[in-house]
Amino acid sequence: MTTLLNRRDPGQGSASERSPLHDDVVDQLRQMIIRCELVPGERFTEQKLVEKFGVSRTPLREALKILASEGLVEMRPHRGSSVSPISIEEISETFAVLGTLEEMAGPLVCDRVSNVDIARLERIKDEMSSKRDATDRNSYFELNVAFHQSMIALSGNAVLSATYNQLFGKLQRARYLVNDDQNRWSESAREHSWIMEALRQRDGAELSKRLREHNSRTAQAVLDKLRG
Amino acid sequence: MTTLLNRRDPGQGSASERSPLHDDVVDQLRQMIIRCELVPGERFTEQKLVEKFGVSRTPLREALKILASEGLVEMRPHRGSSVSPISIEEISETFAVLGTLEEMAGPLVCDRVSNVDIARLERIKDEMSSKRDATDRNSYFELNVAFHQSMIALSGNAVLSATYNQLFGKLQRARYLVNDDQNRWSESAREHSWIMEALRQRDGAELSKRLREHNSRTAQAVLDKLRG
DNA sequence: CATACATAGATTGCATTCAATATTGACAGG
DNA sequence: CCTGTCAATATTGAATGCAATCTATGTATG
Repeated sequence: MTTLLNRRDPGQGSASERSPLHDDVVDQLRQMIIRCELVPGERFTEQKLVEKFGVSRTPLREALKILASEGLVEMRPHRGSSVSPISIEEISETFAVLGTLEEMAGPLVCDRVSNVDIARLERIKDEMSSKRDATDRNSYFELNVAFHQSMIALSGNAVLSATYNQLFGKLQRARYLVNDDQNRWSESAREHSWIMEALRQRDGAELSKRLREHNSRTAQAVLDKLRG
Repeated sequence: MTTLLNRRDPGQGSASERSPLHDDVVDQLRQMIIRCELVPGERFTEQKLVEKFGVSRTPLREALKILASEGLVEMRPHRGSSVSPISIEEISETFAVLGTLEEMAGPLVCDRVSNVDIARLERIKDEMSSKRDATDRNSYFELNVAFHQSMIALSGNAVLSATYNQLFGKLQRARYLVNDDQNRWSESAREHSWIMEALRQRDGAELSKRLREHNSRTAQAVLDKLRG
C-alpha cells in the first residue's frame, strides 16, 4: 500500500465537503493507537509517519497536536512524539469520572427520552448481542461506543455529552486489551439489558444506579486484566 | 508595540527550557479571548494575527488548533477562524457538569487534604478578599481560578482535575463579563469561607453540598447577567 | 430591477526549505 | 576502564512558497 489514506472524494456530491487532510490522519492514527497497532510508549519520528501516510509534515504535525490534546500521544519539545503509555492509575481515575457523569445523566435522560430513542438503543443493544461470536471485535466495539454515547447524548446536555465522549475515548485502548473475556462479555450484555429496563420505565434514580454498577464492574474487569 | 510576545529567554538559566513559539501565542490569545478583547464571534484572518504576534503562519495555526480543541475558537475549513460565540445554553450546561464534578471531589478532597493544603487555600481565599476594591479584576480572577482548581486538585484524581480545569476555562469569558457585580462579589466571598469551614472539618458530604451551592449561585448570577 | 453567473482578489491548506535543538558516537583525560 | 566533552548526524521547530478554495464585485440576462 502506498498510502494508508482512503479519502472520500466528494466528486459531484454536495461539493466543498472535502475534509482537511489532517482529519484523515487523525482518524487513522487514532484507530491504530486504540487498537494497539502502535504500542503504548512507542516513539515515532515524523519521517516514518510521513512515509506511511503519504502526506507532508505540516498536516501530520497538526494531526499529532490534536491527538496530543486528546491524550493519546505525548509531545515533548524537540524530542518528538510517542504513543501515550497506558497508566493503570489514569484508567482507574477515568472510570471514576465517567461513572459520575453517567450518574448525572440518568435522570436527565429519563426526563427526555422518547420511545423512538429507546427503540434505537434497543437495536444497538441487540446487534451487540448478535456479535457475540464475532471473530472481529471491532464492530462490537463500535456498537458499545454507540450504545453508551447515545445514551448520554439523550441527556440533552451537550457539554456533558462531549466531556463524556472524550473520556470514553481515552479508555478505548484499555478496553481493547480486555474484551476477549467471554465471562465478562455475557455479564456485560446482561447489564445492558438491565439498563434498558430502567430506561423504559423512565426511572432516573434506578438508571443512574445501574449505569454506575455497570461502570464499576467494567472498570474492575479492565483493571484486573491490566494488573494480571 | 511591534510584537505582543514577551518570551522568557533562558539565556544562562537552566538551558533548553525554551518553550515552543506556539505556546506563547496560545497563552496570549487565550487571555485576550477570556478578557473579551477579542469579541465573541469575531473572525480573524491569519494575516492579521501574524502581524500582531510577529510569528509566521505555521506556529500561529498550531496555536489556533489548540484553542479550537479547548473550544475557545472555531475553525471551519477554508473559511478561517473565529472567536467562539458565547452560548447561554452552553454556559448553563457547563456549570451543571462542573457542579457534578465538584460534588464528586468533596469526599475525596476531605480524605486526603493536609493542614498545609488547607493553609494554602486559606491564603488564596484571604488574598482574594483583600482584592475587594481592586481596580484591576485580573488578579482577583487568577486567584479565583487558583482557589477552585487547587481545591479539586486535592482530590488526587488527576483526570477529574484536568477535566474540571478544562471546563472551568470555558466559563472564564462569561465570568469576566459579570464580575463587576459587588453584591454577588461579597456573597461569593462568604461562600468561599463556608467551603473552607467544611474542608477544615473534613466533612466530605458537607463540602460537596457547599460546593454545589456555590456553583449553583454563581451560575445563577452569571446567567442572569447574560440574559439581562 | 432582481437574479444568476463569471471572473478577480483574498484567504486558507499543503509542501518544501531553512534554522535550531537534541542525540549519538568517538576521543581524550582521569 | 570509566567518564566527560566535543563534533557529526538526525530530528524537530519555524518560515516561506505554491496550489486549492472561498468571497466579493461586476456584468449579462430574464
